[in-house]
Amino acid sequence: MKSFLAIAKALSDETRVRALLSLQGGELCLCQVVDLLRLSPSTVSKHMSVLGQAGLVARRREGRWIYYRLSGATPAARAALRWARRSLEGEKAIAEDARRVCCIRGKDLNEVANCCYKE
Amino acid sequence: MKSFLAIAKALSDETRVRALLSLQGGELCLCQVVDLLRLSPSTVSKHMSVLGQAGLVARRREGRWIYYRLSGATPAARAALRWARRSLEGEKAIAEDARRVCCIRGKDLNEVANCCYKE
DNA sequence: GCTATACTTCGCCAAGTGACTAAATGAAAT
DNA sequence: ATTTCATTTAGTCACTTGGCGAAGTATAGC
Repeated sequence: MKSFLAIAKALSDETRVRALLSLQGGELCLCQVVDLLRLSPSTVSKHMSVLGQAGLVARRREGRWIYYRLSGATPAARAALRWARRSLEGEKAIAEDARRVCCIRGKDLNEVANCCYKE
Repeated sequence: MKSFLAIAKALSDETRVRALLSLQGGELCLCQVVDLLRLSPSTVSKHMSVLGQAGLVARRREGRWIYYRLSGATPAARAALRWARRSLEGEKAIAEDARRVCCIRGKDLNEVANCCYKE
């Protein structure tokens, strides 16, 4: 029950849902997610941690850079990911995010990070 | 997005998940759900309202009695119900609830209501 | 070792939420 | 119309949560 609730809670916040679905096109670095969501790095870090605890995303470190990707760590998490992606498929905000993620991916990572930490 | 979040939020509380899945064996009257959950009627009423708003349950009135049943009002709600039921299939608490619901169904409705409102 | 940088954790605040009691509402019985 | 009864709504309280800035941690470069 605890893991089910952790997944449901992870998916009950719009910011986190947007962060999660922004990974559909492939993994992103934290600073890229920060750029997308336009929130503080600490807030985004916390949200990604919640998604990770729920088994919805996985992360890897490359030096100072932390990358997150979609990941269904458990059957419940996999099913929840399917649910979310199908349910929000035509959602305008998600489509807009996807468009912006493409731009962000085209930017130099250092530039993105510089922007998000120095304001 | 709003309806997706409403469903996810509805499913992020253990009490509400138990209330929802208690309906798997067929509709229940509010007082029966109260008896199962051992919470105040007002609390249960509010929880059922949240589930209804999310499109996960439907209700009908029969005089003073209000009955709730599982209902997937939207594709997202139906998929979420499937997710919840599958994910929590072997869950001990849910199985225990199902056992108790059988007992509660065998009790006279007036007796159940009397019990839950007078004490 | 020191400095710079990306990220994480801590502490704070305001808003949100689950549980309760009391009051209000709707339906049934008299 | 009044009373009884099942449920709903309103208000309160303690706890939780999303967002922030500051401090802490981990990594890279010199």
